[in-house]
Amino acid sequence: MRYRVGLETRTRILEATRDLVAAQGLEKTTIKAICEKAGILVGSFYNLFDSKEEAILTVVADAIRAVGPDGDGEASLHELVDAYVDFVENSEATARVYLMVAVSGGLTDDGIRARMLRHHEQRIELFSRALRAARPEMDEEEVRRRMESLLAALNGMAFHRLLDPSFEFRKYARGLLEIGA
Amino acid sequence: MRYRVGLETRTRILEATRDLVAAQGLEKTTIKAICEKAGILVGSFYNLFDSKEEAILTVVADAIRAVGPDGDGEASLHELVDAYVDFVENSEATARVYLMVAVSGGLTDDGIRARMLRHHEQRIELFSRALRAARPEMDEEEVRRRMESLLAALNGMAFHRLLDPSFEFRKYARGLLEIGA
DNA sequence: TTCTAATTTGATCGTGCACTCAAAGAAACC
DNA sequence: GGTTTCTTTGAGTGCACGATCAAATTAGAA
Repeated sequence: MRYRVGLETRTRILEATRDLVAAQGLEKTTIKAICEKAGILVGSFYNLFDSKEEAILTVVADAIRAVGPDGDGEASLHELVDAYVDFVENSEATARVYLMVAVSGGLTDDGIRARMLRHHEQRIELFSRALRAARPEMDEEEVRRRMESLLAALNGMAFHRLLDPSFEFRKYARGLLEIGA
Repeated sequence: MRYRVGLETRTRILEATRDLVAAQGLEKTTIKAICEKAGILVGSFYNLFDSKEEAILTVVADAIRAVGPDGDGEASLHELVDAYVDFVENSEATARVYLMVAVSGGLTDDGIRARMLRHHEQRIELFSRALRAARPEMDEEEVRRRMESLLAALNGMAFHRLLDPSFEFRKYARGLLEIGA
């Protein structure tokens, strides 16, 4: 990286990278394509990023952050579920990136796998807090079991929604709450 | 492809391809690595496959087939769930390949996406038949809704199991049956 | 053993990729 | 206008990959 500014260009590069990764996957996304989409030439890319990997990792880190948990610990289960649905519906490109990294990265790279498991654990914790608040009498083991199931189901549904835009993710997600909690 | 035999070599190539894809992903799997693992040289590979793509597609098709549905329509819900858990536990490499293709392929390639949706639909149908048999009084909409939820949750759990070998997939999968059906 | 067809070998090729860098061009300040 | 600092340009490099093929080797039938 030769210079440290050019912030607007940097943003365009990251947006282009995110959209291309969402559409084509991590490996098929080339520097040339990123630059074309961002309206710059190769050299400019390397003024702002040391490597293709750095740009992609930035996008990926943003995606993981976007999934949460951002909860202050006060949100209800219903709100948490709705927030996840909102995220998938409104930030589709980012959600796609997250899912691809979670699966392809998680299954093939030990570092990413560890990170994904940690992230997952935090979400379980956040959801469990919400359920405990609503049902203080419930057994602790039972709380965790239900939230692990709920999150697995939500993730499975999110994936299905990204494959099939006609899938009514919100309806099914809310249905999960009625049955399981 | 110049010749049609060499069956044992072909099998070794496909096994090597499957294991490498399961460990490294679709794109990072190179012809060189496949050949090394299979104990052959590049030329032999091209005597039996027209391209790298053909070998990978063969492995992928096998993986999709291995997930099912193979049901004769008579299996109970419990048996179907157990069979899926068995598949993930006992054919881990194949399960990994399936999951990677479903996600990375499904999200980036229209052909694969259509195929995945068709495959998913067949599984929903198979599971729904089992639930209808056990609970004939249940509303048809309700049956489908529950089986879509169940399969989403199973897929999410299968993924988690592949990330984290200590995750007790079978226990959680059976727990789903108690709650949802 | 001889002959033929099946199979393997490995050097070689072309392509597309990530990445470099010297030079040109803008912007900001005096 | 002059000077410096920031930013873009795009031809160029090297490398790894998928793929090719003529020649060597092996297997089996006659």
